[in-house]
Amino acid sequence: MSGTTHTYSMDELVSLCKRRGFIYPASEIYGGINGFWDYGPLGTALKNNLRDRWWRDMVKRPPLGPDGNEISIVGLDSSIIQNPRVWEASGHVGGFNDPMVDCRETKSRYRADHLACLGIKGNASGQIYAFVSGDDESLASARKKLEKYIKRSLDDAELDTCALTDLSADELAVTVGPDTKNAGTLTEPRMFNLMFESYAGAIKSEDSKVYLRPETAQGIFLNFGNVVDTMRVKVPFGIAQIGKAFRNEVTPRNFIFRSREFEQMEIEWFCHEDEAEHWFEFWCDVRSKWWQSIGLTGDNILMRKHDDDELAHYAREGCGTFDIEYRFPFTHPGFGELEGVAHRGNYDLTRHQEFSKKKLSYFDQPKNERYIPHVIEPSAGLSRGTLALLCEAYTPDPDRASKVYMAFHPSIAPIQAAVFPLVGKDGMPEIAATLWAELRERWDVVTDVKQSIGKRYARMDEAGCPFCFTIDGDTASDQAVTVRHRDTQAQERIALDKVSAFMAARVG
RNA sequence: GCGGGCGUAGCUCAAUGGUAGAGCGUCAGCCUUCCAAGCUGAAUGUUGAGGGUUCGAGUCCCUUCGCCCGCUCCA
Repeated sequence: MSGTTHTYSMDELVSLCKRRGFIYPASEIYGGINGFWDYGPLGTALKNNLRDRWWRDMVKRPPLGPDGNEISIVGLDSSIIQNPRVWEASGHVGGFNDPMVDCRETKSRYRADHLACLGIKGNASGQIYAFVSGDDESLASARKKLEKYIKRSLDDAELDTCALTDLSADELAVTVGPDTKNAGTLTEPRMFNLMFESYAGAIKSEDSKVYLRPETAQGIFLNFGNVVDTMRVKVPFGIAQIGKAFRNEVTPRNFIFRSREFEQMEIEWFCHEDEAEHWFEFWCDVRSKWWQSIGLTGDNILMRKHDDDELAHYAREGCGTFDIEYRFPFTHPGFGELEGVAHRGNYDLTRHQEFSKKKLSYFDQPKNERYIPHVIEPSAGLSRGTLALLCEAYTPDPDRASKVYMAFHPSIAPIQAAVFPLVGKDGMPEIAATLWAELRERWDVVTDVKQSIGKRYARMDEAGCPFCFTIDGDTASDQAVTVRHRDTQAQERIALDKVSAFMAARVG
């Protein structure tokens, strides 16, 4: 499937995920719950392999920097629930606790209760002009547009104002936004509170309200000072974290692609402002190659820089944002985001310094300079990565018994090898048990003596197990086994005592 | 959030308003020397859930939950 267009529907993949224990709907026996999914045994193994690979390659054995030496990255595991003021500083509360109105044309967003409307008394059919209440300039602009529309000047007594939230849908359709000349560009007021709320403690009140984190990044910024003080790190360095995040998405959709509970793998790379661009390029390159190293190599993966008009609030200046995207069956022929590498400037640390009144600057001894570091953030979706691996692996093959196999890269396959006695007698199960015990010390290996060999191979195809080692009647005498390759169904014979070496060479 | 479609066994699907089934899978036994083989048998359903119409509802109506598609949205 690698490098080709997907030729299957998402339904088929979802069906296999259920059938073979990769992913189940959450709370299924109660009818499910929108936006939540459970990982079955094989899905958990796959996700854990992806997670562990990331942690190994980014934290335990980080990449080599431009100077040829390993860069410095430390791990962190911060709490899902933090002091609510964290989310005020980060900008997540504010835009999200109040009904908001978007302008489709200018992409501006306004608090609905901050907008008022200007019209002519007794004239319901004309256009209505929105302005920011309390802002004289905005009001003057609205009045000017209104006068231009009716082609005459107006007395104050003719004017009628009301709150935007009092408008009907029909009225909103003829309303001109504060920063535009065309009517009907404003959306209806909507709650954008994408954060899940809960209450810490027994008393359920405003004072005890807390939020589940909508991103893991803030936990890293909160601990920047602690890490600098305790870990003898020097800028540039990174802090990495893997964990769950929660967003109360309006429309969860596309299997686990947009769910309300998901996992992220994030690095916040702290560096001097002057070196930010250089490190941005470095991380774009490192992260692109990493996804390729786990099997996402073909036309289905895309690396691209964001257009300026789609940048997040924290990334409008600087190097911009680089996306690593995957062509999922449901986005085809388009792409969906797997990871974003963003230059966040020093927005977050600066904001937390302001809000917390705690110094979050860094003193650079060699430069003899105190500054708030800039941040390059490679933020990857673990759930989305798992989905991309599933999509990439799914390979229909009408010529084989299972009709489909999962072509996982051997290093991240949930089952990396199977050991089968050809039949359950003549000493074959005993040899299989010995080989299985040897291999499972290092790899994820299963063994199975039941039913026909074909049926067992077929099961392994759907589970995505790359290698099956079969003990037959000759093994006892020639000390050799048959290796059956998942992708080609080809077989070869290798020495029993070379199986571990075979696995080490291909799986790692 | 809006509009449309769908929901029957683990999966894929049947069943004029009239006794809920098949294939595959799963499991057990026998057999079996390289690709879901063969034989025998078994388990599994409040037909997503809850109401209503009817002598009788998987089927018709209402509500709700979930999934898919198209808009909208995705800081």
